[in-house]
Amino acid sequence: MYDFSKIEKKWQTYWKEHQTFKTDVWDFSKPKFYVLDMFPYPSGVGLHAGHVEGYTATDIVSRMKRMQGYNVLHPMGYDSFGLPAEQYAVQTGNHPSQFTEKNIAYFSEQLNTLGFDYDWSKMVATSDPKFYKWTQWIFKNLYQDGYAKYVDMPVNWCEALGTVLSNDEVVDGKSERGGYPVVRKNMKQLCIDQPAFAEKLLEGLEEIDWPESTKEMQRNWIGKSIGAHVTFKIAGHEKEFTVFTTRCDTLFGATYCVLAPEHAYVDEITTEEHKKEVEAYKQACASKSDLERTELNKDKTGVFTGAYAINPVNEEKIPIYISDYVLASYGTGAIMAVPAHDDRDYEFAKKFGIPIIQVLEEVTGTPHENETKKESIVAVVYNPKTKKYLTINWHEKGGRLFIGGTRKENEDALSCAIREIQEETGYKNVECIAELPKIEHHYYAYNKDKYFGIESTGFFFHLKDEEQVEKQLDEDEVFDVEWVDEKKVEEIQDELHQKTYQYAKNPGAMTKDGTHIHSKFLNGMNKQEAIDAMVKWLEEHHCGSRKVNYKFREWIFARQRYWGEPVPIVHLEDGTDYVLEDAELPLVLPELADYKGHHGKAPLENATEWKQYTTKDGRSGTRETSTMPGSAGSSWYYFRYIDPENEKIFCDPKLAEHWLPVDLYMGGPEHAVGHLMYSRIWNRYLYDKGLSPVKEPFKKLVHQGMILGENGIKMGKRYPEYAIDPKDIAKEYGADTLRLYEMFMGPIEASKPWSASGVEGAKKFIDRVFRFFTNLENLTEENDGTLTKIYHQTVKKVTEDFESLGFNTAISQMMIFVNECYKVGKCPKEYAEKFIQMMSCITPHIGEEIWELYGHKETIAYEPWPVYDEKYLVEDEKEIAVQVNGKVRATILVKEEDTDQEIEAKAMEEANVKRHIEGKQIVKVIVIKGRICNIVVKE
RNA sequence: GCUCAUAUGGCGGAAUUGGUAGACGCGAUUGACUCAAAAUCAAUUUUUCGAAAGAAAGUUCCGGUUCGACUCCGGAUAUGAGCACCA
Repeated sequence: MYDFSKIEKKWQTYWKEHQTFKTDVWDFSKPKFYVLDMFPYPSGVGLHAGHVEGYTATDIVSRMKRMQGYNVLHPMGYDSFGLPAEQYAVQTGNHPSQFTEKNIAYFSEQLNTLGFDYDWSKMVATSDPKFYKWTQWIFKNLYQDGYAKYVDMPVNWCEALGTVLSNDEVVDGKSERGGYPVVRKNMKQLCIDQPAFAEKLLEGLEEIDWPESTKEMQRNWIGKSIGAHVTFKIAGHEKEFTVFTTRCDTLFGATYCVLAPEHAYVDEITTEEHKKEVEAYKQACASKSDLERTELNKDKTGVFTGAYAINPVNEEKIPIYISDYVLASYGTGAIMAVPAHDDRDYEFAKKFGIPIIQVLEEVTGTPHENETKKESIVAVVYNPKTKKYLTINWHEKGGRLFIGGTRKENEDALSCAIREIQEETGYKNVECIAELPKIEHHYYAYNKDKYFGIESTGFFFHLKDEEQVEKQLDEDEVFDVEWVDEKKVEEIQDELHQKTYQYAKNPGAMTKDGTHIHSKFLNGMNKQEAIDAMVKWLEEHHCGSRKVNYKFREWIFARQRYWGEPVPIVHLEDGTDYVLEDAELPLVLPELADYKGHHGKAPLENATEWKQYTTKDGRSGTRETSTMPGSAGSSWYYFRYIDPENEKIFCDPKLAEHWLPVDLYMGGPEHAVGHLMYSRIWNRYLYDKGLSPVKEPFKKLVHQGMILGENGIKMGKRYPEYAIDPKDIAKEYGADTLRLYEMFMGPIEASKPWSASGVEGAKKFIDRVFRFFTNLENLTEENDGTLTKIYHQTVKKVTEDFESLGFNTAISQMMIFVNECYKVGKCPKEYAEKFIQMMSCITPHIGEEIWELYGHKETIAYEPWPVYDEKYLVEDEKEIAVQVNGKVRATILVKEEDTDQEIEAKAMEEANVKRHIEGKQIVKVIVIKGRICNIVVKE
């Protein structure tokens, strides 16, 4: 046992007094390494177990890199704007900075008790005017370059509160607080133009070492889709409207159009007799929250406007509806609907009785050049009473099939199907439930020795009654009529019949690829050919073009809050906007008597004097009273750590050039699209402007997983009784134990449950290390070589695992080394010192303590990192497995220089191997050098 | 619904390019030390059969590729995360 509280305090004081971890950013003589943690919001609760995990991981890497001779920058700071401080201010009337400063001090104190190697001289806090001056400065540039602007956007507007609400502040179309009605309304919002960066952000993802899942999430969020714009004329109107579609190839199947209820043309095109209905529907939609509009999407709603659009490819008049399944905010807020090939349109068309025209049919079988064309049917007949399907069994002559047949001249498909059912099975009373999508089918008929290419129409029938008439069969039609259950139906081999059955079971749109039909110049083409051909046609006829669309929308960049960066914009009386000059920054938050925003208005509206502004040339106006969102400061803070005191620029370009990008960025996966997207946008903007040296700010990103309660349940507000407070653990077991335990729990990215006995185990290991390595009698001056191999293995494994953040396996290797030391009973001092050095990355306090005990006067933090020598790792004799038919039967020792034949011979010697090959024929023997010997035998 | 990730002993988790599944830790069992307990040290610990040698099964389930599959391929199930009428 050792007195961790004394030791830990001692070394924390030492590091502070000696400024051990202060980084000279201007020292370019060594290679740089920039390790960054996502900075925390300084909450009054302090650190949680998840913080400790991420921070320890980066701490270990930064310590190793420092020992490897890098100039390491490992800073820490605070994302200190936020709601708790504001609430405190509202309640107490005190300025939120008091509260914030107190929490920062508390948080920093906690971080220090865990022994992290932060360079506190680089600390930043986003709520510090010295910092937010530059947040405002970058924003100002975004604004002047047109990337930040006021945009008309639909928002949740609450008249009673006089404010805009976010989606989660709206419940059932009413405001969460007060229950006042909320409507969707277009309003001017301060936004950052994210879509302008979409393409660059997508490209940037290719070059960075991030978790694939996070990149994928960002791609989905950006939501690029390649399609086309198609312009429709409106019958009897001058106006045209444009739709966005990814499937312009299906234009011949467009049987109606839909505008979003908020679409600008709705009022204009609605005919007199539909006005009332349309107005009512618009009202209903406006009062629905986004959530309701999407969550209740099972049932499509909408109303007809009375107007018709003209399909440009065939001049057909098709009705224009409005429906909330079309979003005003995506594409053009209008669509062409192709019910045959889109699930949503299909649903809508079914409900409103709109025609469904199939223009693409699935292809089965392989086409042949000399095939005979014909039209045919497949009828799936189901008896709801017995739950069985009607099939005919040709036995060995063709297996089981549904009813099929060829259409006669001038016979429509449905009549043909009914006739065939009667002729082949005798059943005469069937009810057609659905006509199924047509299928193009190619096959070879043995009995006729001919290739056929058919267009088959499927039908789904219910049997009404059992009444039968006499069958009318040709001579060669020899089969049994059988009613079978679902299981037997799935045994049907024929592709056409099986496909038809699938359509019958899952009615809906055909969204797969296929061959175009009923589409004039597209007929016979597949999906991609047809899209290309259609775009060409649209462009030639000036009614459409290729177009890329993004889900990515404007980033609303204003909040009705006090505790955020003031926006450096003034709204002048003449209606124009004025941006503050650089010299006027920072625009500091005024002290207020009352920090509450009344009637939902921004709290800064209370600053009557501060609000007033007069330009040098005497124009007066009022300041923007919204503040920036929380993610503003965090979008660029990693620049400021490099050069935190600079008063001329946000970061000296020479320093940025040297230190960026961040080499390792660690933080929770919850920021996968928020913060990590915003930071990339701001950096990309700065890069394009020549103010950032890199296209992407974070070269390598790792997410630490969540630490769950002992029962595997998420810690937090819902189950506070399971929460683990790192403070308590550090107090009871010491910071070194806490750090070691969290690193040993499992892979850093995985979510893993806390285990109290696991902490005990970590403590036990530290005690074991301490006991052995502080007993100087265990250390020998000379090295007899017993531990040489295991030592070099350990150095290799630990170095590689630290590099790849595999801390659990690195620790496991260190445990193996210590176990070995105990077994041997002594350890050469040179190995002991290097081992302690590796340990010191994880457990820095006992690392320094033992280092000092060994007679060193300086910190261990800058000692050169141990190196391993491959020559001690190669084994002259190695145990490999001998398998017989893939099952291990023995192990043998082989030498490096043994030939395959020698190994094989040695393997055959083994008694257990002999037993298993006895009396059997050896087919072959596989020898893989240094790995395995497999003998394949057969009876 | 869509996208992504994950699935290995009683538990947390190991396992290069496919090559002895279960490293390391926890827990459990046994032994040593002790008057005793704790701590410590040593040993055993995937399951089943067996005194042992050994055998059989085994990485969520089903199927495939291979001399050989936790690893690769196809399909299913479960859990977690994100998105959610994106035309």
